[in-house]
Amino acid sequence: MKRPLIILAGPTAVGKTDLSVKLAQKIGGSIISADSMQVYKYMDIGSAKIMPEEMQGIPHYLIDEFLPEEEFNIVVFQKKAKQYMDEIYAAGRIPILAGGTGFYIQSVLYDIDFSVEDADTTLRQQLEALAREKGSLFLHQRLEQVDPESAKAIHPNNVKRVIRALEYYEQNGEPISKHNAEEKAKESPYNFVYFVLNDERNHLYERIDKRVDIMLEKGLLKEVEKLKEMGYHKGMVSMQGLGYKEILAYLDGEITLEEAVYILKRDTRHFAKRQLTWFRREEDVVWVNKEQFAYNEEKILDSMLLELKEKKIIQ
RNA sequence: GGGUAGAUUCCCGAGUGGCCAAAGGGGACAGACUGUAAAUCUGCUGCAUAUUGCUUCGGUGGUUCGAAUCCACCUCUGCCCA
Repeated sequence: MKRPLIILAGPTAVGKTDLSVKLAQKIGGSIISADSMQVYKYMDIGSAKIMPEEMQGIPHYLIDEFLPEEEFNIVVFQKKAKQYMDEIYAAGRIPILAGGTGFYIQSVLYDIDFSVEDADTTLRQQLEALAREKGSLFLHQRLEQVDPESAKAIHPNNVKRVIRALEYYEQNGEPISKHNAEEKAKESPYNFVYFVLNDERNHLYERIDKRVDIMLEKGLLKEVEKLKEMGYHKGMVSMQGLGYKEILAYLDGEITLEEAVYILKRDTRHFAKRQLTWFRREEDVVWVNKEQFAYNEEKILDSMLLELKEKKIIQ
């Protein structure tokens, strides 16, 4: 008997947080955040983090658990998420994986195997240096020799992925394309429903623009200033988050505030589009289009509950 | 009122007789993604009955085998002088 898992995903600013709490209340769920930025402490406004008073007593995991200088990535996420899921099952509750990071969700949903390697990054750094010196094409050609299949699939300009493929080959002695194919064939070990909350594109974009303005009003500038004072800089993964890298660029005098806001809004829209592309490709997704429910939250929840009953996740 | 610079495809902007449906950038749209994923990367963008045809470069008319590019007039905009 597969264990139940509810996923609530969707593009940024669509309204996942609010809905996830309401859903959790109705079904006795606990929420695990599938978000690569809300895990970090001190990054509240820019990551649109849920605040304790908004949680309504629903247990939340993977929020505020790491420091901005700590390494958080999909492997850490997956490990933690699985651990928390066990706790949630043990407590007789249903886990709700809520967030916008599709890759993270996939890692749990299909229990993708990342465990083979250690976390040694010296090779990666060497490859990065090599890319700088000899160019991206050079690395791609090297990949072509050890893993032609990956070389065909990865564009030479996509240095990060070329490096990862090379790194994987070096560390495991087999092409990553082989590994990927195996993982792709996996079936989910969970009895799941994968909701993707969505809205009309223009409406979503308006919400994004508005949300950025609200972040600014709430003191995003001050938040980033404080992070800067604490010694956090653009070289850190956490500071590459939307809202942080742009404001940091402004504080560092690289661009004007006006430019920073423009770029932030635009890039957030771009991000939302990329998220949507991801979810479209994902199989077994239940799309929840807000406009089809006339933006009525009760109706949205009812239709979700119906879906959960059909899947026998709730009674 | 006089002079002067300009008006280019959704936007900015290059193009000054044929190789121009028109560089480049932005935006929009689409896609990839299996240890940085709020990251990284790719494609596409006048219309169509689509290896060809049609309509575009402020407007009208003209020169020419041929015009976004040259000429005339007109309209609008910026700047300077009154």
